[in-house]
Amino acid sequence: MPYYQEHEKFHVAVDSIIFGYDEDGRELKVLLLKRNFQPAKGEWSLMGGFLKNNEAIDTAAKRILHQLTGLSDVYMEQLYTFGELDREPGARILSVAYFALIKINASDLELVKTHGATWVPISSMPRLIFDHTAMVGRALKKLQVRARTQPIGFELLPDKFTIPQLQGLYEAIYNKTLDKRNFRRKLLSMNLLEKLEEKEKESSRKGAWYYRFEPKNYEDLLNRGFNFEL
Amino acid sequence: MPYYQEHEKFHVAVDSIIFGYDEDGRELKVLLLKRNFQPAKGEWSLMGGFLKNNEAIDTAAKRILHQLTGLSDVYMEQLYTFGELDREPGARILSVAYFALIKINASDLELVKTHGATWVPISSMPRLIFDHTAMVGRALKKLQVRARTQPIGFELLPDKFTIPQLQGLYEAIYNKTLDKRNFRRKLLSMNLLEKLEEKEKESSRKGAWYYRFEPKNYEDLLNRGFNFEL
DNA sequence: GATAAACTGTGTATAAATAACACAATCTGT
DNA sequence: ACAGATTGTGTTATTTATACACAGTTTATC
Repeated sequence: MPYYQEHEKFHVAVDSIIFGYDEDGRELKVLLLKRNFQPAKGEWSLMGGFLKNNEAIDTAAKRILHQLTGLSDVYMEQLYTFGELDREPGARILSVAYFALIKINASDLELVKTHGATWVPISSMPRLIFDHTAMVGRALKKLQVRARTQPIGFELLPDKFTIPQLQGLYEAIYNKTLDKRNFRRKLLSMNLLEKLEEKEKESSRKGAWYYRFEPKNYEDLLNRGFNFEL
Repeated sequence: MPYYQEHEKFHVAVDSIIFGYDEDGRELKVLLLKRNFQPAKGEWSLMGGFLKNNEAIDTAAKRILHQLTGLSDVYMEQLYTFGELDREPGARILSVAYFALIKINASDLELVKTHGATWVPISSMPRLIFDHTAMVGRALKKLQVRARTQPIGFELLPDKFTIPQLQGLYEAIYNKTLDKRNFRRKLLSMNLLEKLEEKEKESSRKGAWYYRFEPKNYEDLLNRGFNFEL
């Protein structure tokens, strides 16, 4: 018998904190769903599922996200593994939490609705089951750290976006207002954005220029020792 | 049958990257052990063990650390959960990795030796089994981030230490030399240290004043919105 | 057709943090 | 007494962060 067989085995869930940004409401949102099974049926929870024997944990996280949103190729990062004895009543289940950043409009909104899922502003989250509230709190903190030091904000916006939109996103993530002159200067000084010859005219009379993030520029800069910071 | 019973279960290991600082050699070290069982018998690995049914993951990590070092009340933090399919040959085992910071001299060196464990400088690590090398790499990165923004360096030094010692530690963590005037000024400006009326005379003729970290000061400052940074 | 309203976009001055740098002080072993 | 090794101190220049006010553009409205 192999050396490890004598030890106990565990159910392993994968739960995802799925962040999206609502450009109109300028709000950071989380995708939550109402559980349609016991325990805690009818209560709000994160999207989750169980790890399978033939898949890596990352793979499981992607599978579960795809089930709910129809999306692949999404920014996802492992957050933390929750393993308290009493985290789920009446069962010993470990949960590996991931957080994901998606563009709300790119997701399959019908599919989302089918699962009974809803985009909820983080500022007005309902109570969540088990330790899911703690998971969201931890995810938000990590998102704040990541947003400051890596160009991941773009994952939450459409491919072309305006600088006021990007600033609104950062304000939502940090939950504080930023000076637009300083924000713009610092951002543009990094040479990560390409200005397009097109204006966004929905949200202002004057219109704001569209920009596009250039991953290639970012790679080049990284190789030269550049450190992103916003 | 409960809803989760239909899903597969997994062996869950807990592996720890145990950092220590060698004041004499001014080196950051990791505690490694030679496996005395299959697979990979005789090769170097991290300290690890299996999660038990009746314990939280954090508890398991502490238990395993205690087994090897005799220490409790140690700075430990969950690092990452490794769950690739092929991370361990011929077995599907998840590993929740932790990293720990300990004062080498406070540990039970006999106990460590009994387990066949050795303190190895991170600059000259041997090849480790499985994905343990990747674990150490990730732990080192996290340690560098933590050391910059939280006063955890003190976890690696005796209760009383000199400023040159502390600087040596930071130089070992960041793997670069620091300016002693700037280091000292910034450090002391935080008001986290209490100067003792005693000098360390081993490493210099002149002798260096001992200091002590004051956790209470740190708490107070935190409450006033203070941000540690070194 | 003037103007009010709402948002975009720009420049400058001040304060704070960081980085660079050189020499005197102390002690002990020879 | 002096050589050697390490601790300890101050100033200046550079960079980065913060604070702040007004003009430009368009359209709906009177």
